[in-house]
Amino acid sequence: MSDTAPPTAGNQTPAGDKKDGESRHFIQQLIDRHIAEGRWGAPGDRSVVRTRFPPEPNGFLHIGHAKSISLNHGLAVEYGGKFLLRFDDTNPEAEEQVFVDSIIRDVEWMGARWEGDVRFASDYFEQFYEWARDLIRKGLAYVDEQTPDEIREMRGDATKPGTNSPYRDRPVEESLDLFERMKKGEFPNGSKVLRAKIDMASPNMNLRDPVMYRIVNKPHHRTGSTWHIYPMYDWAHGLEDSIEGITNSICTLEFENHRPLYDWFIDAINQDRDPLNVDYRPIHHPQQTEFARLNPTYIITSKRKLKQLVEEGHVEGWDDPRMPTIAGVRRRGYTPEGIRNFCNGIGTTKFNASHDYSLLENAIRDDLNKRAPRRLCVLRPLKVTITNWAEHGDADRVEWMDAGNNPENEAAGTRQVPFSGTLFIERDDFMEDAPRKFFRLKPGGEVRLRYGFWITCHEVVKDETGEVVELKCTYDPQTRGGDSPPPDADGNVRKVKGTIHWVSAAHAKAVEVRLYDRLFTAERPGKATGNPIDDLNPESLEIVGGALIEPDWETTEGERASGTGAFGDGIERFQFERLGYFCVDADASEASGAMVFNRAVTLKDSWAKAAKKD
RNA sequence: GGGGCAAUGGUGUAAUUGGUAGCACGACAGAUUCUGAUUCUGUUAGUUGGGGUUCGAGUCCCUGUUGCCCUACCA
Repeated sequence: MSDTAPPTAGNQTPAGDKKDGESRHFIQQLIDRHIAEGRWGAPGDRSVVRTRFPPEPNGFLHIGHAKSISLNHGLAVEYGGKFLLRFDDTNPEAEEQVFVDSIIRDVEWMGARWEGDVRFASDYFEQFYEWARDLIRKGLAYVDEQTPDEIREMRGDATKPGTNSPYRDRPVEESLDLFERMKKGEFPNGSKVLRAKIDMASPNMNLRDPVMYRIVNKPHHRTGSTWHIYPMYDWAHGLEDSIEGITNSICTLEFENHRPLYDWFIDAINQDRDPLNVDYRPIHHPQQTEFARLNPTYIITSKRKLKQLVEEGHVEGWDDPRMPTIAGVRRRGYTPEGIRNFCNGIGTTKFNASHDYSLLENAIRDDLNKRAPRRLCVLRPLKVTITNWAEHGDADRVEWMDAGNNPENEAAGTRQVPFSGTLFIERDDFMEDAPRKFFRLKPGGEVRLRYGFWITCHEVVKDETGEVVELKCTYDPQTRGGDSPPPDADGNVRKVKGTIHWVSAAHAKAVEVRLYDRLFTAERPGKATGNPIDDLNPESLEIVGGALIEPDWETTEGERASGTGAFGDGIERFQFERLGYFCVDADASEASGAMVFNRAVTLKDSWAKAAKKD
């Protein structure tokens, strides 16, 4: 199985919060019980556990699917069982090969490794068909010739029981014949269906003679035009699970009402079957269990609405870094490990919870803090001239400063960044009329340049519009590397409150930085007006064209060897110090051809928070 | 109106199955810090209402309340 997943998946919580080790969520407890009872094999054999991720290839995977993948895959890993990837491709009207490809890529990226080949429900169509005929012969299914409207009408509603179809008790031979001709394509779409004969008065609407097959005269992306009938979800899903030997068929809460049907179909197939009869043995009966889907704030996961975002141009595509799709968060710079930690952290329950988006951001920060190499990058450059640079050596000299690659990982070592007489600092790090608690650069003030020298601002140069265009500063050669200068004659050590980032003007490279923020400003996009578009964040993307990064920013082999910057998906991610976490985007800047970096998430900023309060 | 499911600090989640309601995130306060980051310490705040059983109830019983799901030839 996977070598990227944690050894024990599931509801991992940081150590120390449990009385006796790890607590187990309700699905783990259920599986534990079944294993003890020997429901799936020899009592105590944990390796019998088999789970699956069963996407329909009709769209892109989103962050909600990550929860399902991580649950199913995690369970298989934990028990030493198997995890399968299977496409539930039973509807040729919605499904396409491109989605198959993108989903495979996304599941792989999430770190889930499946057993054997990718499976397809469509590979089992022949078997489904045989079992359907079996049900007809047992008098448990029939071909109905009512129109869709009539069927709906006859189904009744929650208060009124339905009424039986006039075709319900037609002879078995007649249904068998019609069913075969439906399969061959003799009838138009919608003219006939195969229905299970259950109970038109059931309080559970799913049991009111559910449709098993409908006629769809349309080629399927994998089976071509072999079939003119296609199985419905309820009929197909349990059979897919059964064929694959799935023990735990895990799905979301809205399928709770479908479980009786899931069980009914398998029981119906098994009716009259005998374990001793090699030609007519009962089929495997998996356990369906429902859990609450992931439900983060500030995002939407409705396929229809995501599609609308793309088609109306509110984002640039399915992999726009603001999209909650797996492709989107990948491009945003999120890590599969961070996403997995988030999924495990929120637990597995049947409670319809709401998950703070900031929890996901924290999980990403947490992962990236440990693993991302540090770099210096100035988003909005403000020129700083060191006026006394020539007084302490050659005016054109460059001093190479040691900079730490990752304070969280000593082994990541240091790199050298060039320091010279002309620098750029962040415009936001200078204020002419600074509030008292502003620790950065101000007129007459002194500040530390990270890994560099301490500088003091003596003069503010403005252009004709009054905008600050340059700062004239002096540096203290005794603060090389950022260290405090030696004590003065009275033994007092000079201190500086702030440390800011910078680049050397002659060395820095121009890059484009895309600052992404949440796509929506509302916790529940569309809640107020019904339309999420109304809650779009107008500032979800800010493109910074003239950013400057230190010259040798690429991740080095040395760093990778230490574990810092070693990302399994090959995406280069960094912490731009004091700014946030960024990743390299495949795009190059349209304007300049420069490298593009995407901001995954900012650093926590207690200064911004305090400033907002005032 | 019928059926199914659920409910523990602001949020999410535990509680050895009847025995001290704990953890994480957040918020707040402080310490450390060459990133206003990280790290560390402390504070904060909870069993959906009402009855009952019990020496003892988040847990069992009764009864309300609230939320989600269900009337596609989608999944």
